[in-house]
Amino acid sequence: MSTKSFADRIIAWYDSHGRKTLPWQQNKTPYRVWVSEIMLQQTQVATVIPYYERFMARFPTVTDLAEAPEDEVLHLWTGLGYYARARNLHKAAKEIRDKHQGEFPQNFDTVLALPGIGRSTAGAILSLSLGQHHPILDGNVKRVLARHGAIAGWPGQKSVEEQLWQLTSTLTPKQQIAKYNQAMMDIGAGICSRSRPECGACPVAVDCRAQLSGRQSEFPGKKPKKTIPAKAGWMLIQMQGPEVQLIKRPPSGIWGGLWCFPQFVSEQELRAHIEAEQLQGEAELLDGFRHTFSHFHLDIQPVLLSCKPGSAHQVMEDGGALWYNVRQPQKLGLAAATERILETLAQRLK
DNA sequence: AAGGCGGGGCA
DNA sequence: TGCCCAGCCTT
Repeated sequence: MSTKSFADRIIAWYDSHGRKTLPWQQNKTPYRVWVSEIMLQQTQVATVIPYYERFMARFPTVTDLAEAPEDEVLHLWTGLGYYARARNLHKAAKEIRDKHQGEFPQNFDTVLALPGIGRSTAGAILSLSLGQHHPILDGNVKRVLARHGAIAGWPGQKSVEEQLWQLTSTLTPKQQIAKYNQAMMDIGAGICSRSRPECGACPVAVDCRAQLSGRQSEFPGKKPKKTIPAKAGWMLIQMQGPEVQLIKRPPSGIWGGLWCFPQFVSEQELRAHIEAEQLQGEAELLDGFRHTFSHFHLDIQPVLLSCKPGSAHQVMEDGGALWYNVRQPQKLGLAAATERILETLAQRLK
C-alpha cells in the first residue's frame, strides 16, 4: 500500500506529467477558464484549441463578448456543435455585463446561476482560476473514480451520480485544488481512457479496484442503449450565381439560431413550397448524406434549384432570410451539415 | 456504426 | 424530480 494519499499521488503526477501549456492555462482568469470549460464540455482538447484561440482573440473580455452580435458568436462556434452552449455563453456574458458590472462573479451560487453553468463547471471555473475549494465531476473524473472505487452502474443514474459526487467531495484536497482538479481531468482524458487505459502510467493504479481485478472495461457502467430513429430532411438550395438563400432557425431546438437551408420532411413538401412561392429554375438532386444527432439520424437530401441571374425570388432582409455568397462567406453560425453542402457548391463553382 | 459528453427545460 | 434533448469526434 502506498504511503501517499490519493490526492498527494494525483498532485505529484501533475507536477511531473500534467499539461501546463494549454492556451487557457496561461493568464488564468475566470473569464478565460469559463470559455474553455464550456468549449470542453462536449469536445476534446485538440479540437477546442483553434476554436478557443479564435474566440479569445475576438472577445478578449466578457464585455467584448456581451457586446457582440449573436451571429458572430455562433460563427465562431460553427462546427463545435451543441450550439446552446454558445447561446448560453453569450446570454451569460450579457448578464455579467448588466448585473455584475462586467466582472465575472466569484461566488459559487452566483456562478451556478448563470446559464450554461452547472455544478461541475462552476466548481472547475472557480477552482482552476481562483483556487477556491470545490469538487468537480466531469466525464473524465467520473471514469477515474468509478474505476478506482469499482462503482457499479451507469453514472447517468441518479444514485450512481450521487455516489460519485460523494467520492469526489471526499477525495478533493484542501490544498493545491487547482492542480488536483486539473490533474484529475488530465488523467481521465489521457490515461484512464474509455477503451485502452494505460494503468501502468496511472498514479492511482496501486489501489484502483477495477485495475486490481482486471475489470477496467466494466466501469463506469454503460448507458442503456436505444436504437434511434431516422428522419428525412429535404433541403432546398435556391442558388443564383454564387449566392444561395439561407434562413435563420428558431432560437431554440436543433441548430437553434443557426443559418440553414429551408428544410422539408418530404419531396412533396419541398415541391409544394416551390410551387407556392413560384420559384423558377431547374431542380437537381445533389448527393444525399446522413447526419446523426444524439436522438435521431437525419437523412439529408439536398435539392439544388438553379435560378437564372435576376430571376430568383427576392427575400426581404428582415433578419429571417438572406443571400449568402459561397465565395465570400459572411460571419454567421452554420451547422456542420450546412457547411458541408456549401463546400460542395463552392467546388462546383470552380 | 456505436459510444461519450454537461447542462437546460419541461412534464 | 426524472426524463428528454442536443452535434460533433473518437473508436
